[in-house]
Amino acid sequence: MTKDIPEFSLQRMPVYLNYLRSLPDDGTYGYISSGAIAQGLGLGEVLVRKDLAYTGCAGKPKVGYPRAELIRALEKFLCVHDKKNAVIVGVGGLGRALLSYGGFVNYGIELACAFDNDPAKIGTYIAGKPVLSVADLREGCRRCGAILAIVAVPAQAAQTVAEQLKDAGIKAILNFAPVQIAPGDSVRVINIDVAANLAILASML
Amino acid sequence: MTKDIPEFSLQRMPVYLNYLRSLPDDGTYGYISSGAIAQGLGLGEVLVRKDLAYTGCAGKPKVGYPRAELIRALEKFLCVHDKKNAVIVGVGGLGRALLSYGGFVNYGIELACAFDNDPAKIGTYIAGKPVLSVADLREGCRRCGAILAIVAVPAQAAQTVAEQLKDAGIKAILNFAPVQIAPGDSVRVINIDVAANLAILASML
DNA sequence: TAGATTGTTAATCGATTAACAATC
DNA sequence: TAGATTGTTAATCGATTAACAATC
Repeated sequence: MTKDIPEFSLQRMPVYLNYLRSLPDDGTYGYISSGAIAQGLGLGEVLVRKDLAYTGCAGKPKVGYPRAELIRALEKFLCVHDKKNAVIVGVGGLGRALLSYGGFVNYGIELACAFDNDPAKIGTYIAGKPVLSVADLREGCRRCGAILAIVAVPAQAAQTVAEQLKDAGIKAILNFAPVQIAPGDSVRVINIDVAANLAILASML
Repeated sequence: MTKDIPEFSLQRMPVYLNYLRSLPDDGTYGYISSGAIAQGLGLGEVLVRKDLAYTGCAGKPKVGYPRAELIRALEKFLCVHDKKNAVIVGVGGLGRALLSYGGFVNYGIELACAFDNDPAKIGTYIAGKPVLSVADLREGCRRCGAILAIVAVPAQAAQTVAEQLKDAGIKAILNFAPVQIAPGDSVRVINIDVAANLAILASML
């Protein structure tokens, strides 16, 4: 599956998919050229063609890429039609917001349940998703067959949670805690530190 | 100020700062070596030394870098002591969560106020911050002297909001809407698409 | 001194861009 | 056909790593 594509190309795949899906469906964009995509996204057009080549969808000289087919190819590439379950640990403000966010379904991902260690939250439902005790993390992940997890706990709890998620069979973690977590080589991690990103922007000015 | 540092080195600066601040303050880490930092963060040690060189803080052969001094140098580099105001547009779940999040202060950033176009929200306070009408965006940004903004509105509203922020004098935007926004060259943008990041993780498996 | 660690210069690696042939 | 666009190969660019001299 999805192999030996450069890291950075992979990261752009959802961007292409999003962009193509957002175009008006009135026939204007039956075909779209790499140049048009590049302009819409602020990328180089050769880069776009190279990236799209990884999807296996061939463009036609003179007209460009068949949009519907390209969308399907990107969806296939990103395995959007394989339903994947994710769990979220930490039901603070951010955890709550993500539970209510509808965007995951665009990639075939469903947030199946949440975990917290606040007795006042355990047993409740948020956006229709049950909040379970962190003590039941292993069992909860197993039951819904989750392979993805979002960590939205305070920094000091993140490392422990990451290890528990690993034990629970989670294969990839999106970490919002502002610490590097190291659950080991068998688990992929992407860190998103919102405050740090704002600080980076500030110091670029 | 902050000049000609490689993009990727800049992105790691907050990571170093975070890490150094998180170490126990019991004297164990009066000095810390690049090797130790590299290990703690999963980076190469030469890379760490190169990055830290941009802060101007010199390490001592045989002992490493003076931690307190290094923290100060990183803080200076990131202008943490220059107070910077930010605004947030869109008070949905994510906007709310970010308003309540205390992490920005670590980088000298304060979320001064929020904007929304829901009359039920306008005039209320969240985490002590006033929610204003998007119609007052220009005036609100001016009054608090904000140069940073967070966009947490639905995708279809993001481009318009970005342009309004530009008109209001905002210089950098952290965009959570899953669209590329293009307010023009005078405004820096970092995009964070949470669902896309989870999709990327999923397809790496 | 000997050893550990820094800081720098050169080499490597990967990603982007440029040039251009192929194609409809 | 002529022209626009794709797809590929070579060149460039930037970031990381390796090698090693300098230093305390």
